[in-house]
Amino acid sequence: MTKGLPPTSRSLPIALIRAREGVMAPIRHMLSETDITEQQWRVLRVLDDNGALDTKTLADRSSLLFPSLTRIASTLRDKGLVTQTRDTKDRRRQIIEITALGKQLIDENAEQAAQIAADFETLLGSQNYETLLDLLEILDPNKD
Amino acid sequence: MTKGLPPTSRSLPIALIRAREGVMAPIRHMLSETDITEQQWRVLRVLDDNGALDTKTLADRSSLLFPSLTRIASTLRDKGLVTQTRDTKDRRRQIIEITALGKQLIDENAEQAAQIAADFETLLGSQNYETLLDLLEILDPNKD
DNA sequence: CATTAATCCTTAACATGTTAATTATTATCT
DNA sequence: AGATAATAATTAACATGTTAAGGATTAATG
Repeated sequence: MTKGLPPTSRSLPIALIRAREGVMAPIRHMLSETDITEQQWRVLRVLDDNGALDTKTLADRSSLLFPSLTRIASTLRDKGLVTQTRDTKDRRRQIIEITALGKQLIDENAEQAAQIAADFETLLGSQNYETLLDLLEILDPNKD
Repeated sequence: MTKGLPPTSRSLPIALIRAREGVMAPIRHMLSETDITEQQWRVLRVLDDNGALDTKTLADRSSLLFPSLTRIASTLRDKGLVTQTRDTKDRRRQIIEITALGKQLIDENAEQAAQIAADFETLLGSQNYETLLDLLEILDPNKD
């Protein structure tokens, strides 16, 4: 390795991508029964956890860039899963809130989603699972 | 949490996405000086490591889906960074090889890429760095 | 108060991710 | 050999990732 680069098999970016593939596969399988994508599911999850949020906070917690969130929010609105309202005090701002229909979609899949998460915890072992989340958090550029 | 779902902050998929953001930021910064994207860089890296590869193997080692690789390969060919040749025995198959120009691009950025990787190893500590790669590999669906 | 700067969001443009359908070529089966 | 199945790659269609530019609104400054 005269160039000093690690083999791609031990490259951190590639390892992260591959791990994400493995983790997302069963989630995508679950969502294939619904009419929403993985990112749309993520946005609904965040809204369900946190209640109504302004777009900036929502983008941050969903780990989505603004342009992506703009499109996703309008898609979810068209599907009746969220509402978009302007902040009356600052009309630049927008508040997004999950609807009853959106909550219903979460509820219908919550059990299976929790099972998938539990399966990965079992796969790694509880200790390793927590260790992994801790290490990943160190790499997170937006940790508070 | 009546639904049994973990808070998004401790969600494995989201943690993986955020970690990847953090890891890719300096790499994207490096590549902004060049004319290629992160995925194109990854393909060149794999080709530089392994020599000429058939498309299936290349897609697998680059962690790219076939349709993405088709587009990326033709882009790289247009830039003169790879060559595409048909397998003479099985004309369905295609062989892709990095060119001298492609190798040159790798060389010009190898030092900085190695430094970025080294910085992350320092950030985590060597022990944690190896642990993280090991845990991520467990989640990889395509490990041999 | 008018101008400028800053902020929030959207749009644009292009590359990639993802699934499904299609084409070209080779293998299989009768 | 001729019909059929299987394989390799491409194309299509739509959603998202990413960077840059634009529009609307508010804040800051003179």
